Order: sequence, then C-alpha cells, then structure tokens
Amino acid sequence: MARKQGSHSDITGPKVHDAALRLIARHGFAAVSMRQIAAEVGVQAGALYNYTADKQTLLFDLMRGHMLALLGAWDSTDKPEDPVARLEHFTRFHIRFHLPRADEVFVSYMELRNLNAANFAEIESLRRRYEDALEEILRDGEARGVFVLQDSRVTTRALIAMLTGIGQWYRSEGPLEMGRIESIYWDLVRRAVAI
Amino acid sequence: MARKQGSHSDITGPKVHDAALRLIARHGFAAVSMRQIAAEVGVQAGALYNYTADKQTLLFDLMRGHMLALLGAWDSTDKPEDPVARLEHFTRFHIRFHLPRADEVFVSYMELRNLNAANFAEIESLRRRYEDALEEILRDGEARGVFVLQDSRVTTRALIAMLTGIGQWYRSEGPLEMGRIESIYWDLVRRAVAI
DNA sequence: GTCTATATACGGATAGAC
DNA sequence: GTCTATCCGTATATAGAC
Repeated sequence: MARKQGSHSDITGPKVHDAALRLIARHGFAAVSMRQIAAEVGVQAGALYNYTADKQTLLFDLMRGHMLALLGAWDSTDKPEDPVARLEHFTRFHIRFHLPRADEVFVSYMELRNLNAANFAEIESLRRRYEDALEEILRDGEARGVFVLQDSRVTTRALIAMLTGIGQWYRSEGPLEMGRIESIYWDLVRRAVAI
Repeated sequence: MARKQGSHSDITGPKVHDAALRLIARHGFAAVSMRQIAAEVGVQAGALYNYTADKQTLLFDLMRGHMLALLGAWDSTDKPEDPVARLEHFTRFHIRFHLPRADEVFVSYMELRNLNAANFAEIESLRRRYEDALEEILRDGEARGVFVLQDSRVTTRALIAMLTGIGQWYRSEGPLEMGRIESIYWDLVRRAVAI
C-alpha cells in the first residue's frame, strides 16, 4: 500500500500511546514535544489531536491506564488464605507486574508533578487502593500474630518503595533472572515483618 | 537602599541556587525556564548567566553539590565498630540527612535523565560511592556472621530505595517525628538482614 | 483521519549600555 | 553585575483542504 494519507485510527491509536510512553519515560513529559511523538508515530503533529484532547490528557491516560491495569491484574489473582503466603503472593505479583513495565512505572511515579490537580487526585486515589491491598495483608497478619509491625501504613510504603525501586537498576539483559530477584526480595520482605 | 541595579554576587549566587532547586523540584527541570528562575530571584534572565554557564550546568551543580554534601557528611561521622551498630548508624544518618532535604533528594533522583552523558557519569559515580559505604557494612557483617544476605549489592539497593522512599510521603508537619521514623525504619532494616 | 499552514506564545542564550 | 533588547528556534493547538 504505502499510502501517505488515509484512515488508520485502529493502528495509530496504540502507536500514539506507545510512542508517548517511550519518549516520556526517556526524556520526561515537559521535554517531549507533540511533534516528537508524531514523528515517532509517523504522522504530523496535528493528527495526534484525533486521539487526545491535549498533551495533559495524553499523560493522564497513560498513567490511569497503568494503574487500572495494575489494580485489575491484582484483583484477578487467586489469593492464599495464610497471611505469610498472601504476602509472598503480593511480593511476587508486584515484581512480576512491574519489571516488564519499566516505562509505565517510571512515568507513573516521575510525572505526577505534571498532572493538573484533578488528574493528580484521581491517580493518587488509584495508587492508594493498591497500597491498601498490601496494608490489609499486613494488618491481617499482625492480627493473627504472624507479623510484627511498628506502623502498618509506614511499613506498607516502605515495602512498596523497596520493591518498586527494582526498576531503577534491573535490566532484563542483566545477570539476574526475574525468579532470582523475586526470591531475594521475598526474603527481605518476609524477614522484615514476619515473626 | 532599595537599589534596582548594582553588584550583588554574594547574595544573588545562593539565591539562584535556592530558587532553581525549589522550582525544579516542584515542576521539573524541563518545565522550568530561566526566566522563571530569574523572576524568583528578583533579576532579569540575562543576569543568571553571571552565575552559570547554561541551564544544564546549573542542574549539574545542584546535583553534584547535594552528592558531595552527602558524602562529606557521611565521611565525617564517627562509625561504630560493631556491624549492627554501624548499620543502625548508617540508617539513622541516611534518614536525618535526607529528610530535611526533600527538594535536593527529589531533584537528584528525578532529573538524572536531563543530565548530559558526562555529567550523568559523574553523578552516578558519586552515588555509587555512597552505595558502596552501605554495601561494605553489609558485607562486613556477613563475614562476621551477624548478617544474612542473599546478594549484597541487591540488598544495598533495596535498603537505600526503602529509606529514600520516605521523602515521597514524609511531611515535617505530619504526625510522625523524625526520631519515630528512624525507629520504624531501623526496625525494618535490622530485621531484614540481621541474624 | 491526515495533511499543510498558521496563530500565538515562550524557550535558551547573547550583545552592549550603564 | 544587572539591565534592556533581541536573535533564532520551538512549543501547543487550531483551521481548513483533501
């Protein structure tokens, strides 16, 4: 075909999403122009506005999409009954979900500053729901006497920061396989809170 | 006095540093203009170039200054002999140094993308020196049989990510005092690696 | 749905007067 | 050391043709 002009909404839509995600992860939201995203997609800048109202909405949709995918994936897992097993399940789920999504994670944590107030509030409430999932596991285990916590909210944030930090150095070409990473971090998490 | 024009290098220099740090922490490097920084300082944009060669160098100086202050502060502390006491010393030092410097920490971790290759390499080498300080404590404790580690490098990064993550939610007006935070995190660190 | 062209604003950096 | 003025490039977003 090699048409230079025509209708491609089903193809272009995902390409805009992917190009924006990759470029923003690499250079930052403010540093990436709509023209750059368009060039990566293979269209002119004006065409992007068929897929997003504006640049701010594009960022918001990327972040909301990531958080909804995370919550959806977590909700659809089978959770063990035992608190220790459930904490291991959460730890391994978190690593498996986040490691292959380095760009999404990076953007979702680094670009919160660039959301307007309403969009920020919505993303924060989604993040809060995810934190609550871990905190509930910790509190349940504490109530059943198998975890020791000084402060369930602080511990929740500490563990999530530790786990999410993997993305700052993990490279899939590196020497450590994902299963090995899971084991190392599960060991740290378990020792940090289990009796 | 109220002069509108004249020499103020000793005053303006630090003000440029402070204004740039605050604005970049709040909005991001790419989103902040030299004109905005100048307005915050109370001069015109052209005057900033008496204090920095360009915008890139301004960012680099902020980050290098932070890392050098961190390493200098660590080097000048008295380290206990005992590995467990040394790890507690590191943990509390890290929290006490980072918590009052939220803007510096935020910029130093979020704006690495915006450094050019040479500047990035220099900041990374400083960061690596700091990581090495913790890793040495962990390896020493492991050799003496008081710590259990699966991987000293990964554990180092995990603990630093956990500790540095405090800055993402800690607010000095909040309900938790710094000493309480230190205790909670020291408990997590100790349990994660100590026998 | 995509193109070209454009309105309008702002960016980093520099020159020369004071 | 700071100012004003400016060079030159790029930004987001829109209008109208195809």
